[in-house]
Amino acid sequence: MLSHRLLIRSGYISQLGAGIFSFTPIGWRVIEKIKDIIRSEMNSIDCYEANFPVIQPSDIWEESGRIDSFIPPLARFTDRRDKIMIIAPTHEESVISMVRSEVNSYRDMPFSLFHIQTKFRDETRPRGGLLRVREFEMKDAYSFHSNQESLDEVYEEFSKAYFNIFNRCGIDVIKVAADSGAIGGKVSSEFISIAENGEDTILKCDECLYAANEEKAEFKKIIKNDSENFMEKSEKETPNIKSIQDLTNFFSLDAHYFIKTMVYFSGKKPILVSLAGDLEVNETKLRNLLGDDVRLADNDEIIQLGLVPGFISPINNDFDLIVDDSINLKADYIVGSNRNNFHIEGISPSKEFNIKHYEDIAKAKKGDLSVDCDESKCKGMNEYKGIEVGHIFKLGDTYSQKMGLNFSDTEGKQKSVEMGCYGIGVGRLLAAVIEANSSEKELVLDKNISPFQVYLVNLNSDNTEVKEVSNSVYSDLINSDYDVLFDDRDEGPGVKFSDYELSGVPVRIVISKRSLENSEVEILERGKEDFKMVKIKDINKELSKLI
RNA sequence: CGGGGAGUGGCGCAGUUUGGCAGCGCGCCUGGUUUGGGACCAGGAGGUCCCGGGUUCGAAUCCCGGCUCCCCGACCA
Repeated sequence: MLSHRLLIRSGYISQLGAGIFSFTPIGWRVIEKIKDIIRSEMNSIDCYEANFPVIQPSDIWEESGRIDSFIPPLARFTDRRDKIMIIAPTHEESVISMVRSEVNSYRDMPFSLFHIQTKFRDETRPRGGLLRVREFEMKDAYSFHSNQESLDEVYEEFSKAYFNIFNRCGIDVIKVAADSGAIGGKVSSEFISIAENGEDTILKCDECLYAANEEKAEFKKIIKNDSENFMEKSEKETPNIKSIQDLTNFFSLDAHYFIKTMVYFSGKKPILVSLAGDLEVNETKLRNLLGDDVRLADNDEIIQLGLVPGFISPINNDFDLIVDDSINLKADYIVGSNRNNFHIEGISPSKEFNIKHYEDIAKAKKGDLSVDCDESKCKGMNEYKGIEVGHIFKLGDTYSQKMGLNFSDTEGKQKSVEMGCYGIGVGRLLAAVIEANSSEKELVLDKNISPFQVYLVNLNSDNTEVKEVSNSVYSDLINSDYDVLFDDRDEGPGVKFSDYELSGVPVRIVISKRSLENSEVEILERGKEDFKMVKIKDINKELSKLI
């Protein structure tokens, strides 16, 4: 991963363990600048900074019900009194615990709080340097409301502030509809920086601007017409024809005329999942329906359940059956027979299926029309890879109900507080910025977050004049309140220039014997091919144009 | 959790097959020469060979057990 290599080579970070990194002084300066930008944008929407503990008593996690259900499992230890302590992966519980004794009336709201705090999530596999780590700093904000409309309004304010934050850090992001995962809640949006090697896949219609994480994306399905009830129910021999691809060739019919049936386990319970033959299962949607402990059965398990891989049938068995809404219950389909080398045609789900859930559990893909698409204008969604740099949620009253965060409304009735929560991974944001703008040779940071404003280099550093002039230029710059990194090492130009390139600093000033022949220095703006010769007395004037 | 790989001066690695003085490159220290794109000469320092146990006259090397890290997958704000 480019950002990982650059962060190590530039000496910004150092690894201590799997997914656990230290920041060096230069790396930390960048982190602090990013946090300052976040703070200023939070302040501008009247979100106040607070602080919540990293180590928390387990009681509040029992109240919220997440003590055993959070994924990845909570990191915990026992203190000297044998009390279970949690190393917090997120802070809804602690915020609510503080706020619930203060909030009594609708008049107390809305308000919002944020903090920038270390969190620990014991991820199964950390990867990509700062992109997926176990210990990380996150800015998280929480908003509190007496009604849904207020939450909607503030959610939009945060959304705007988020665009400002990412733009000020030097990246473009797109906002996409997202699955809310372990945090929960009804509505959530992710902010994605498009990047080739990003972990998230998003689908976006470039015409109507619908955009969603693949996990969440909803799309228009090709649904078989009722009137195509042309099939008599009968078994057909389909020798060694197992895949939908083979079936479409064998029958000369489109894939959506077939029903594909998959076997999953929800915990230890087997579940059949049926969907139109042209679609794949979206396991996130399935998990939201059945709970977190869902996985695809393997071949041996399928056989042990008495099912025949390649010919699994949604009928004639007692398993729970989930049917995707791509299937028209009144139409006729070709399905597996659960007998080797046979399929059955003319099966009408409304008559034959014993359906437990009928919902959208299919995965959208490139080219599908989104639910918002206008068929006459839109050409189907494009697929992009990206890095999730922020995620905001409308939590509603899920947590406030569980933890008793109530208030009296205008009529004096007790109600649960409506909440929103809003996260940004600080280190991940830095990695995303680097991924977006840098190259193998050069670490590029926007001047708003660069560790210094100026990289001052002297060449021929044993030359008295060079030494004196560069020292005095350095003091002048410092006195003019510039952040300056002064590279006065006794090294050759090659070493100093390549270290500059890795430093992320946007402006380079070179002072050498040669440049001093005309009482000048070189000023190079990162990204420009050529430097500019500037009289010593004009350095400040020139810098003010660049910084 | 499944599959694969690795652990030897600060960093990167060789040595392990076939047991026999602990090596190389970079970096570091001293002195000197160099100085507009990662310089050179000379001298020098620095190691519980991941940990524990076993075999052996002798283990970085063989055997058993454990730990850690990396990559792919599964999973995941």
